[in-house]
Amino acid sequence: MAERGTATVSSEDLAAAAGVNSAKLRKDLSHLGSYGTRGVGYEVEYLVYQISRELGLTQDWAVAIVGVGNLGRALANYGGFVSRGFRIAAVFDADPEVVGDDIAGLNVEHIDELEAVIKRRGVSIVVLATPAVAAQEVCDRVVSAGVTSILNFAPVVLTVPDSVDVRKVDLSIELQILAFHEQRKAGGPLMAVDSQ
Amino acid sequence: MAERGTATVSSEDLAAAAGVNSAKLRKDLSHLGSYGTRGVGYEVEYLVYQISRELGLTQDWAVAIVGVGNLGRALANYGGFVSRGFRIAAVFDADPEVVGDDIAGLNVEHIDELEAVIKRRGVSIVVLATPAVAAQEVCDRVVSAGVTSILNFAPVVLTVPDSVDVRKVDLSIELQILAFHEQRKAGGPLMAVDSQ
DNA sequence: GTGACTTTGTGCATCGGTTCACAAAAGGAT
DNA sequence: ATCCTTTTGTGAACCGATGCACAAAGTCAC
Repeated sequence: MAERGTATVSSEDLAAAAGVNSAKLRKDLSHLGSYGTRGVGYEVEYLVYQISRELGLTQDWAVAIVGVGNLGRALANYGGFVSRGFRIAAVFDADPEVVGDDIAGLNVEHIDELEAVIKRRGVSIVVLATPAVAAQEVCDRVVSAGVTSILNFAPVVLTVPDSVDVRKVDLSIELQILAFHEQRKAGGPLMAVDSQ
Repeated sequence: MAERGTATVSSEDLAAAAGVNSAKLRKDLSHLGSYGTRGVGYEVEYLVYQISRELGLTQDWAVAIVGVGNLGRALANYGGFVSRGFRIAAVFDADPEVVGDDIAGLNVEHIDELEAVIKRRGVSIVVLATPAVAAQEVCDRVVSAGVTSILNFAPVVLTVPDSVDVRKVDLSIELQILAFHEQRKAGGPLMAVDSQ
């Protein structure tokens, strides 16, 4: 709506667009403060700013990517990060063959530099796109370098101290969810949850 | 646990491992049937099979990937799909430069073949890894070819008939969630939700 | 300025999911 | 065979989130 230049929007319209109840939407927004005008609605620009601020998107975050396989390259080139305040500050790999390569305008650095570069550039979030076997070791190292937020694409469950946040992205889970619904469609209503 | 050869497990242990309440875990499992033995617990192998079956993971799903950029390549090479019963049946791209290339043992086919190949190979799930501008058009075409489950990695909201399931994966959302918590950590307890 | 209209913000009822707590069931010991 | 221990499966209480409904607050037309 902001892109289309809409000036104001009612909770009713916003809720319809989001597929939720308008009362819930108003109550949720009210937690951020009273940014609406009765009789008018919410000013789109202002609301976008307030939500962005609350979500921490107005800050600039230095992110490092470890692992320059296809996924690492895809992430480094993904425009969505930059537009949301994430700055790729470093890219690492263990393979001497790719160290020194240029990925999305960044020089791939050797994993040996991990701790030093993280500290020097103030990296606060690390994205793990390494093979599964390397993930835990890299994880331990970034944690000891002081990083407390990790986004893990490797198919392993990482062990970290309680103070560290790990989010695991499993690309196959979404497929599994689709397959589950697909199975239901095909099976029809007889294939119920409690069927044997 | 199955990999470690554990024979049986109690709801208490499973719940602890999953980080949920044991009563909830038992109630959830009870929806699948009564697969536990009182005084003993659940047989790990059998439980894994029953859950897999219920989730549709025992079936073989033919998946097509459209868009052979870095992300498409990463997905095509991702081992997690195959191990969960997903078979990459086709890979498409619009660029004549990459058509004919070999990706994960598959020949990249031209997008013109989309409908024919989908029907011929019984593809039931399509993964969109195209640029944003191409996504809706490709989406329309796979829908008209009869596909009703789409996994969308392109940063656009797709418009589809109600009968079609679309799941959108936004790689930056997970980063945003981490950044949100990171912001909270840094700000300390004074930076509460209702602060100005 | 007044009145009609629109839309927010929120008290209150409702509802669904979570947890407690315990009877029922299974296994092992004597 | 009986008792004791363990653990499931589930009725019932509980609790937080959702939705309803309306007073309060603002806009707009005249």
